[in-house]
Amino acid sequence: MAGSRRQAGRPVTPVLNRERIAQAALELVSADGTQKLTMAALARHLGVAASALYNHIGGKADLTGLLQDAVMGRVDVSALKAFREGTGTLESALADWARSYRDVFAAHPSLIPLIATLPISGAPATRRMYDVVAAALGHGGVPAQQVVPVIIAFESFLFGSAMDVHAPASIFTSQPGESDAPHFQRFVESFTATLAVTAGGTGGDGREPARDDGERNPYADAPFALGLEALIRATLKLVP
Amino acid sequence: MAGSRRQAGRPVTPVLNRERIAQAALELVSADGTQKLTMAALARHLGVAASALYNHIGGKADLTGLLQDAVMGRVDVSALKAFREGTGTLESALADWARSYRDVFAAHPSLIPLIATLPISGAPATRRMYDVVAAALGHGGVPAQQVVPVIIAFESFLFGSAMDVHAPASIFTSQPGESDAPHFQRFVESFTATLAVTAGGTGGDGREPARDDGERNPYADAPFALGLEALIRATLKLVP
DNA sequence: ACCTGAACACCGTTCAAGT
DNA sequence: ACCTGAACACCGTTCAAGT
Repeated sequence: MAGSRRQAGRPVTPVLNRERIAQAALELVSADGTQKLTMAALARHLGVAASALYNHIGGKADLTGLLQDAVMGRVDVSALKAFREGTGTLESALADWARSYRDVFAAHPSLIPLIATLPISGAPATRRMYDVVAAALGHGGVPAQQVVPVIIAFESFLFGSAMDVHAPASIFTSQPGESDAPHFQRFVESFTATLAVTAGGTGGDGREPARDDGERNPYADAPFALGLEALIRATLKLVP
Repeated sequence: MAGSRRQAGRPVTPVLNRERIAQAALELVSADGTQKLTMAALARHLGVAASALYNHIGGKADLTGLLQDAVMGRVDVSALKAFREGTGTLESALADWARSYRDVFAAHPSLIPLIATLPISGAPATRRMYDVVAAALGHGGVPAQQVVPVIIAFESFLFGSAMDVHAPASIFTSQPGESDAPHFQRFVESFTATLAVTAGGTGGDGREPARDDGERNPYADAPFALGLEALIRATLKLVP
């Protein structure tokens, strides 16, 4: 019948594997955030006892590694590959890759603090991504000793920027009277005013309520564009 | 006697306050890392029952906010203040501030993932710091609407860079034969070779063992300098 | 080999009782 | 007001027992 429970003992055909576990973990974390990603909840989502997970993964640290790789694998490196094969410019290829990188993490914001605690490129899909980036930079004429520093500088910025996409907008919502940062407050108003005009957003009066966790932070796009252009320009300057 | 336990009931003079709690939490996290920062361990460090903490702080989220502020308050903004009062250049003031920011977080690496989950400037000391930065940028001639984007771009980069300082060096230690990222591996060798020459470090053979958590990552400095210069240059370009 | 279910040592938080 | 100590609903992980 429908509610039947699986009997104890080895099932005739395996119920779990690392891929199914990673997929379920990603669904869970996307829906409910990092805090709800517990071994018990994950097991329930898979219709299984929590202890069964340990037949396939080493523990929770192993699980986060799986997640890191699953997400990094979605970053679009096709423009960088194309550039290495002679199509397009390094400038636009870097821009495409960087935007994809940030978008991927922006789509899974709750994963960021989780991944932040991990080695930056411990997992295979992550290493593969960096290999493509490195090859493109080398092909573009960036001196060999500078390739890795460039990548790490981008990484730092992209990671921080991805965090920003879902940072609460409360920074922009303090009341003028109670502000302990008057200069900052004034510039925030100048900034949100431009957004209201150019994007037609809700940032006009600077008093919108705190956003849902699933919402995007409109204030993150301009800083991202600014920093990205700065890094790309500096990278191109390294080419002799 | 020495091992005497405090009797139940209100003590004649209070044992705890928010400052003492924050200080103890910082000590704990610096010594043992974020994972060991539990309410029980913190209480033990303070010689108190765990439940006593709740008379002074709202919960663990409140505690992390306290920590964020304690750390942010150590960032040196004196160069920015001086610039606003007519001494020095915006360029060098930004560089000094950025280096201090990164150094402060590099000194408390285990705090980074913890703070990464918090609103970027929820706490008063953090807001005060941003106010000084904003005032200096405005004084330096950065257009009003661009001040906040510049700050956020710096923030993203600095935060990511601080993470990098204590990232495990395992990224640089894979064996040539088993590498699944040959291009990247080659550029890593070019990079570490320059470090071995210029810094006389231990990066010569690219096979040093994983570092202690307390050690600094020598590979983080060049990327930081590169990204910082890129951002400063882009900021100065905004000045009409 | 791969699952269940009980058990273990934790965790953050609440609350009555004490002074 | 500010502490203790017991209690609660969790957590990740281990392991014998089942097939």
